[in-house]
Amino acid sequence: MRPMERKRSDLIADAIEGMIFDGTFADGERLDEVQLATRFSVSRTPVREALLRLAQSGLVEQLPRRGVFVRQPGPVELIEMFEVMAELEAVCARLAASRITDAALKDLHETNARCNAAVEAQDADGYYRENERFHGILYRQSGNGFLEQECLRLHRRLQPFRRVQLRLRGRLRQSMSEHEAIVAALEAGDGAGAAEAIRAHVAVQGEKFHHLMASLKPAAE
Amino acid sequence: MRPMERKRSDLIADAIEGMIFDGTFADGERLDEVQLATRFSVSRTPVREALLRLAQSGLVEQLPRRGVFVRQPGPVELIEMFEVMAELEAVCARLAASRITDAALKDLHETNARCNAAVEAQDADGYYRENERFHGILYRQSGNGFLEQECLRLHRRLQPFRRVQLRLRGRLRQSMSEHEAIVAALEAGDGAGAAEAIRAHVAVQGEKFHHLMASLKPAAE
DNA sequence: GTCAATAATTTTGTATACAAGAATTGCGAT
DNA sequence: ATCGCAATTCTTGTATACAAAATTATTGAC
Repeated sequence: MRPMERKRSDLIADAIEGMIFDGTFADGERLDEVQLATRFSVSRTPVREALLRLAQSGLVEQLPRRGVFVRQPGPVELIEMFEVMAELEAVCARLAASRITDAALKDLHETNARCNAAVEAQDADGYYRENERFHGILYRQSGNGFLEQECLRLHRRLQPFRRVQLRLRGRLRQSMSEHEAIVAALEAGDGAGAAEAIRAHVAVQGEKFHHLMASLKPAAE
Repeated sequence: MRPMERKRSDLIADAIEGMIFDGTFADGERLDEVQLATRFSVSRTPVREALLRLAQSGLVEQLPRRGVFVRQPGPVELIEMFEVMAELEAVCARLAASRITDAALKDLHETNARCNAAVEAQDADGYYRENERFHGILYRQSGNGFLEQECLRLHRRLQPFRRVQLRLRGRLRQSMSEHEAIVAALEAGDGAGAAEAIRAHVAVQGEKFHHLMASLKPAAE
């Protein structure tokens, strides 16, 4: 479908993105073009294009004639993004309730089963993979390709913050039962119910809120 | 808030964007870098950055080593985008119902009045301006800055196709009454009602669908 | 005459060079 | 010694130069 990883600047963009996620570059830090260029053994040109892409996706901020700075979302923006994610997924669920195929329902069930097995086996990577798949199926089954893309975009953006959420004691098991509630509502064709179930599943509330805030403390030096 | 129009490449991006919207560049047409560079009396560099920005926002497609091509949304994608817009605005309305300020409600009323006046005066530009304002207030009153930005993004993207919608006989008057229904629901704190009202307002359905399709015919050579 | 292979040309992607604006440092004055 | 101003240095933004790849054109064979 998409023209696969194109040019060097795309690889660099992904690399820098990863470095921002894993904390190599702290919030507010200036990303020096020449420094990055030498680090990647390229000229400034592809680095600039990479930074431009990251600026577009909101990961860095470009001040005119000043440089680009890592822009980690603050607590407020993060809450806002999770709220939008919850609402977008709720829309997916509501639409999917009337559009979903039997094959997709079966797929959801199977994915949930594998996800459950991963939880029991303490297989964190497995859990992430199957969880991603679960949400991906939901986006797809909204029957709206544009919505699907938008959801994937925001999902990707929130990924580094989602990891934190799952550190919570017993959160995985609760998350699984929420998944099952969602599938049940979808199976019953209950759009409103599915929407509400996934909203509750994604929303940052209660204990999740405090943990999210705690995970941001180090950034607030 | 944001550092205002920064570099030449941004101006060029906006210019090309406008040219795509107003039909200077047809769907599928290749955008030649050197041609654009000479047209804007700059080098290829800022043109390339501009095209990169447009590619990120989905207005053009970049094939690797092949060039960038104008990518107008087809009928299906357009319907999908309008559906997402309707859902996003519905979310705004639902959230705004419990978060909106009295001042904003007053503002909505006044904006609607000016909008109505523009309709009576056959003032198309005035109508557009006040309509934009109406929706902008709604986005803002969702109380979610991130959601607001996302709505503005999609709204901008759909703008050229919205013009068509309003050509419909009596559509302006109907649109106004829909605005009033939305405000009434917000005033009553009826989130679900406001959401439903704006969904119906934005959604492409009935006659609107046919007109939208008709407006795309010329593109399908 | 048509098709294929190869050469020429065009065009994208990257590197380098240059110009203009911002930050910093050094100097002078109070 | 501190504050203000100016000159230098550094960085970004733009232009140009070069390299690799893709398209097109040309030539040759069947």
